[in-house]
Amino acid sequence: MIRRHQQIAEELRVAIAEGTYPVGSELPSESELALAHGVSRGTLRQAFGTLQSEGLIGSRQGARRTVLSTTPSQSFTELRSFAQWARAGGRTPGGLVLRSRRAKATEAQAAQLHLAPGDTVLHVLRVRTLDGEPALLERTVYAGWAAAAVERLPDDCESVTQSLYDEARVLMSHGEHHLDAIAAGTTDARELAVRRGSPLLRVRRTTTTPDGRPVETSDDRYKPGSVVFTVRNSVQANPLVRTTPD
Amino acid sequence: MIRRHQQIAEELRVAIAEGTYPVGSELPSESELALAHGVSRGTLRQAFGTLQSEGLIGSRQGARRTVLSTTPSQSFTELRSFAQWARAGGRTPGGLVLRSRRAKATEAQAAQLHLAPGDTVLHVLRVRTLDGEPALLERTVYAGWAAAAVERLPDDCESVTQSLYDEARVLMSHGEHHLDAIAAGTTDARELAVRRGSPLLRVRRTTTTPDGRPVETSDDRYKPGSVVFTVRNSVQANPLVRTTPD
DNA sequence: GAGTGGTCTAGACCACGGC
DNA sequence: CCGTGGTCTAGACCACTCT
Repeated sequence: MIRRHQQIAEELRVAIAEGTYPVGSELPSESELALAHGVSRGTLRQAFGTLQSEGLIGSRQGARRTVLSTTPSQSFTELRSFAQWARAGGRTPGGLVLRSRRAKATEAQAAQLHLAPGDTVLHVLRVRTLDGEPALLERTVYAGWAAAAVERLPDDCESVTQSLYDEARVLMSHGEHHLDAIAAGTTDARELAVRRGSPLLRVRRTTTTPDGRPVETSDDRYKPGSVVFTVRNSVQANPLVRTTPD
Repeated sequence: MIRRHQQIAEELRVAIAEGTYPVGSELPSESELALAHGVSRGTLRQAFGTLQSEGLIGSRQGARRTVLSTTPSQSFTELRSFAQWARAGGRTPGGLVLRSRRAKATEAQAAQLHLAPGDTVLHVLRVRTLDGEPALLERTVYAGWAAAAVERLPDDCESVTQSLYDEARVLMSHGEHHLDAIAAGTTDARELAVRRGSPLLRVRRTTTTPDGRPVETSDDRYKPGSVVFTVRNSVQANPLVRTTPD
């Protein structure tokens, strides 16, 4: 199905990227563009809303919208899995499971995954690579109901998110991420080829299905220089993307 | 002016926080709520859109919306300054300028701030505190046109963002943040009271006015344990908030 | 098949910016 | 003051979920 507002958003995205509307310049008014595209003002506002949430444009009541950034953007609003994100940036994602075992959920884990204490969970230690270089180490805990599907995946599975959807129709659509810095432990140092005690970016995240059921909770440690997290925010909206360093 | 959709969003936020709609439960349909609040479906969808961008609820075509989180949320979509954010969390923000000097912009700085190479910029080294404890060290470069206003601020100015607006009508409304981890240097270690080489969360950011003019670019280094960055994201939208550690 | 959210229309009025 | 974006309405059709 054709979504007019997505189509228009993409056209504007391209125009901004190509320099038709440079940073700081004003965009045509809603009415002008609505007329030009043969749609109602509502549909056009939907397209503008997308670009706004992507941080490409800003708006103030009474004045025309202005261009804030021309970054090519790809698919901003998407929650990208590591593999999807890597490929979008032209890099080759890889992964390898180092350890995988079932255990009983601790009280904290049960609370985070909405399980009963003592329920089964699956611990997975996985290293992720970019173009063959180790980039991050994941310590993931999957809820028991998803464990079987995860265990069926090959050890070098490239995209867990994708595979879990393809194989078991488990869609991970929402996430909460906590970012801070931490010193590399012994395991971190060995698997990421850094010195013990060197700085790592830690992301603790919980991912849920569209109806809010937690699938996994994870402690991911990123090697500096391999990945940079980028956040664009404004008074109106705040998307997050992962990027490679400049 | 009364914004119906904001009012309704707030009512729903409260209902979710109070447990009327627990995590994982379904919300009433758009038509039901529109009727109940005496508004059109469009207005109601606007309210739902706000909650969605706050990560509180999720939606799938064909099924009712579900509650993803009950976190009280405060003002998610706002881009909060350090001081505003700290106060919202019930903590006392502080700040102290350690060094301030004018210089000529390097080529990189000129590009980032949209200045001509050789234009004047203002370098400021500032330590920020939470409840009196050093939490981060800021190395900020202000564009020349904003320098005079910044220099007029007291050394212990609590909120630079607020003061710049009050004093010079400079509104910092958009920002781009790059997050990674870095080892503490000599200055970092001294001012943040950590060991040299210990991990810090680095945020490199550029802030602009609503029309896209860059005001400042900064290298901020956060002491671990003082601040955690939290990102909620979904297929639909991605807000960012800073939080204190759990 | 009934109900739901996603899209779209063609109007209207208001608050704000800038001339 | 006019043009702009922000809000709101009352309809309509479609894609999808669930039973």
